[in-house]
Amino acid sequence: MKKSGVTLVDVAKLAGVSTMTASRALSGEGYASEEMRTKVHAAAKELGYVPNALARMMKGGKTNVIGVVVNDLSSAVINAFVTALSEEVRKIEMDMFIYNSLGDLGHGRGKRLSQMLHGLWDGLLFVLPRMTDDYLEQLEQSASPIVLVNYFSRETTLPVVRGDNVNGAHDAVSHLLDLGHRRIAFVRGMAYTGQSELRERGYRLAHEAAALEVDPALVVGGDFSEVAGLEAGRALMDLPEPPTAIFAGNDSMALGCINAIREKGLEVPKDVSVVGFDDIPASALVQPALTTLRHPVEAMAHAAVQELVRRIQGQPGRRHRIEFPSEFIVRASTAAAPAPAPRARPRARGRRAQA
Amino acid sequence: MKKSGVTLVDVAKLAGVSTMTASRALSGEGYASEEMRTKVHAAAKELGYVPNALARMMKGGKTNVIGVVVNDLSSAVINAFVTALSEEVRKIEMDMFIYNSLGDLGHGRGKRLSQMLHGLWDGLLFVLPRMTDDYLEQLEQSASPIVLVNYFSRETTLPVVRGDNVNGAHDAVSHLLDLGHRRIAFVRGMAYTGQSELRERGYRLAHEAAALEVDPALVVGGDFSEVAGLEAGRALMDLPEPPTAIFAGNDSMALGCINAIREKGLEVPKDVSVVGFDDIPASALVQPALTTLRHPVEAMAHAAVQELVRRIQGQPGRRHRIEFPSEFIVRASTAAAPAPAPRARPRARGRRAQA
DNA sequence: GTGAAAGCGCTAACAG
DNA sequence: CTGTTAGCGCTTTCAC
Repeated sequence: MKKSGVTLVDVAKLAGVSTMTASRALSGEGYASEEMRTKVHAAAKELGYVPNALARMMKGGKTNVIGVVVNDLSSAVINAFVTALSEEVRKIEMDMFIYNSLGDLGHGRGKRLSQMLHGLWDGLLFVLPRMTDDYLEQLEQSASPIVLVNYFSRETTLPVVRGDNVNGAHDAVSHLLDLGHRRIAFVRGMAYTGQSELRERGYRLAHEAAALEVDPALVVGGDFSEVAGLEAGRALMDLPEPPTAIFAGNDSMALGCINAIREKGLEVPKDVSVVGFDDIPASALVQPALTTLRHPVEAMAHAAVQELVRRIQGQPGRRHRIEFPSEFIVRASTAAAPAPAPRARPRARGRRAQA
Repeated sequence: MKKSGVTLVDVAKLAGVSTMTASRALSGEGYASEEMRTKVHAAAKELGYVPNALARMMKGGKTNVIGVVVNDLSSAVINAFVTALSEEVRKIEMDMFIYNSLGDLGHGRGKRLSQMLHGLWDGLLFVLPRMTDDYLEQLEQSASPIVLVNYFSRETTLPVVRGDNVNGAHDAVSHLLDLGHRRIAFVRGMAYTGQSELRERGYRLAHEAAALEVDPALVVGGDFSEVAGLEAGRALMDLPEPPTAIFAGNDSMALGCINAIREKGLEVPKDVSVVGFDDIPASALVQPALTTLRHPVEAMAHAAVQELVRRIQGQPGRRHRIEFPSEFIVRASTAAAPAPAPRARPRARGRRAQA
């Protein structure tokens, strides 16, 4: 089943010229007399000719297409990166396809991905990828240009463009410490992207720098989702000595925490300060607006595309790992720590802080 | 510049067989002795051979790929559709690429899209597309299979799978009327997708069915964004006679309205009820959870893919237009209308003050 | 079972 | 300026 039936040969035949003339007339490259050009264009139009991109690509060896692989399009963060990448790619006049692997690379269908579609694109960008070790190894041995964006799981020889999570988290927690908070909770995300771990490291380093110990009860599990944040928040606020501030592994969980805090009849930031990570769109719109950290998405997208293009063109990569500092954005969800509770009954106060 | 350098010919040479044998051994199709098979596989592995999808596709005429075109990936609705489509496509063992046109089709780069990549996919799905008339016409004349998902702007000969907006809106507004609300506002979205208009029609029809008039002051503009909802909400609540219920053109604006209502020191749903449309993920999580309408996304994705596949296979389309009723989801943002204000004597009351 | 030839639709590269 | 030839990497014939 042909794509559209009509090929360049048909056009040429109708126009009464050679295929080559037709090709030249249509592509605009090379010499072609005005007469031929109009004749060919007329024929093409009449037949409804549409060039077959596949054939053109095959001939040239280059497709002028960059592929972007994600495994969860519903994530606001991934979305932001994909959109920024689209714009970068458009700037350099290339095309971009997004491929949603629907889950970890290396399992099921994703297993074959990098191979199956090989040849369709000049280079591949992986955004916040989750993959098996096997898969990574396969990628490392792949001949086609690849750049990983925000990959943290393990060391790799592939070029990586990533945001700095440790220092960002450090900044956020230091800010809370500066505001007088001493019981600062951390809500973990899922382990496998590696981001949660790095953010937790920053959280711990900030405590160390202030010569403070982290109460293990204040570090709780989560999975980066809003519901997980809600549950983690409830658990934290139910603690005998609840935290006065929560640093959530990401914004979604931070929003969940805010809801949990409200359920207890407490106010953000008066009673409890909350900080997120990622600066998803909702964070700026919510009440109170969320203090958070954001990766310089546009700059990172730019760097990733540049690096990829460099490799596509066979030039040596600029750098193996490009790291971007995250920007700390102070909004309305953080404030000075509340006056310390009258030692005797911290719980009582927490319960009915306001009617 | 070759994609990976090593081709089937190289593999065959190393294995000491013909390219054909190599092809058969690797693809698993056709006869090939065990011996050849292992030999070829060994050679392929040694060279790191990866088949060129482009060449394979070209030969077969079919690519086994479905393309999905969107113009704004950050939209939660589009996202939901794209994800559902991914899963549908995976079920039928095809691949799917997403192309983000970054704005209306028919302007700038988008202009060339349908042509440029022609041949790369067997069929094209347009999700919530916005396009110029020219572009639509071009699409209608295109030889390749196309299905539009949630396209409402104008009549078209292309197959369309879409959610029913009019009846959904009618249901929502009827519900509010049943709850005793008599001043129900509507917040419009952007005009160009056509959805806002249909939802407004449902809103008006519900009023007509109840023999009530719509106060023109209660129908305000918006653009489907949360900020627009906030502004519209403020404007509405500042009215001399503010509404007791707001039906927003979509969920994002509904969430904005809720914030606006809160700013005035009022409560949802006690003082004002709010209904959205689309059931974006945030709607279920927000406090109070939003009453809204949702398209049966999975069913629609299924229908769209089936219809497209049918056309790819050259079978006649099942139906030209497939419409799916939206589901009305009652959550916590709607309640009975507050007792009428002592002074205000709404004129709407005259007819048949609620059964 | 395996191989040789032909060709998918297009465009570099060279002739004319 | 225009036409002819060749070939991208693979697979579908059709012989052997």
